[in-house]
Amino acid sequence: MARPKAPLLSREIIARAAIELVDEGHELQVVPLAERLGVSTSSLYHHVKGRTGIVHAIREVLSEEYSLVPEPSASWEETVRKSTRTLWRLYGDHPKVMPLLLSVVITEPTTVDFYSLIIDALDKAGIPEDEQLSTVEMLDAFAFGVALDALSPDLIFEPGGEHERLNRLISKHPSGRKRNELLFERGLDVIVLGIRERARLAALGA
Amino acid sequence: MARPKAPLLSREIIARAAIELVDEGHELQVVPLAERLGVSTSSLYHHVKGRTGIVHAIREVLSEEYSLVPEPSASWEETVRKSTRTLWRLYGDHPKVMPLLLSVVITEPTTVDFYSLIIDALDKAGIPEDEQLSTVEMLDAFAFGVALDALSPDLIFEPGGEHERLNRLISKHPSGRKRNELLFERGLDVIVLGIRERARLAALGA
DNA sequence: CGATTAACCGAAACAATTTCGGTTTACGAG
DNA sequence: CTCGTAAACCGAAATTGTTTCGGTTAATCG
Repeated sequence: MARPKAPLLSREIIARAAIELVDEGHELQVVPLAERLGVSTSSLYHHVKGRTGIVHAIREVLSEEYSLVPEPSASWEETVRKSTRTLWRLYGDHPKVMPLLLSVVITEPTTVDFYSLIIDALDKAGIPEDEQLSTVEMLDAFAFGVALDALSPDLIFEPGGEHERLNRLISKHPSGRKRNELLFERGLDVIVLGIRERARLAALGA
Repeated sequence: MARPKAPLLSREIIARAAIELVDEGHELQVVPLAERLGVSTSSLYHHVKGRTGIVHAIREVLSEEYSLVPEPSASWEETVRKSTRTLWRLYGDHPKVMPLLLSVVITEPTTVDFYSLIIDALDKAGIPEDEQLSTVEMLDAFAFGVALDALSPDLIFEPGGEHERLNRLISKHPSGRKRNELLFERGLDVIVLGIRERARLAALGA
């Protein structure tokens, strides 16, 4: 086959197919990816720099897809909630690709934008300056951790064993995507409460 | 070479060498691992089921290494802090192996013990029953996220650009292991405050 | 309209993991 | 004590996965 009328491939096309592949639970492998795209393996190498290059392309596509418009009129709490939720989505809509992303180094301008936005909100909330950055990082870590939770299988319900209370709770607990959402919302509630409380204590002069 | 007097290998020996290898920044590859152990590649296959098996062995070893003794006399806050810190250590002492662990399915009894312990503490704190499990999962997600933060490079300081306040903060912010510890401690403070506040609101009849 | 480059393919090279057959030795049953 | 069996290892070959290379055609640009 020769050069086609319209190109069959591009970084983005490759990345999207790769995300699809991984979301479906397969490994990220070059041969199956090429098959799915209906091209020969070696063709991919014209657009991305090997397997690693595919991962980079994935990151590019995902970063593009999630961005946040600052709303100056919003309360600090709204901003914190909204931006943390966006982070969680960014990480969590494709949990299976996250382990891949961990293997490439990041220099996302998006991340810096996010941080800046949240910092301003925390300042408005009354968090002392020297605690603001750590607090943002915490929100990030929380969102990331919650997203990864989606990869863990549900806890095993072991009737009659020890840990009666735990087992009872597990049996009434939702699972799957529902569990992950609940986890995020509850956690965010606690964290927002914590931030408000921290600000209150700081105002009292601690 | 024939069967040696004392075995040269075992699951644990292999796992520890693998952890060493990865901690040093190398990939987890079978040939270098065998070299480091002074055996031939194929010998590993007598003890572990391929590369994946090595990862399982790693998880076994790490799970063993971190366990928590319940102290009934401790306050709920002490228990929450201590157990979350242990989780963080479990995840974070070897951050480079975490991406590997993400690729294998987990059924850790240790995890269940942990959860049970924290659940009891949250109950003592006054957290409503139907929120306890999510709260524990949040602590877990937080610890996990913080541990993974150790893998991220430090944010880039971009002088003169936008985000003045953020840049100023970053320039005064510690980096490396110090940053990670600070992040954990600050985050834990906020979360504990949040839990206490949530309990207070619940007691008021929410 | 001719030279150059882009987009693709097939096949071969390379790299990593896994399997297999063979050798010796430890170990347990009788 | 000794014989049969299985454990622990090795080297080499097979398998699986990634990357490179040379060749073909078509689009594009001067």
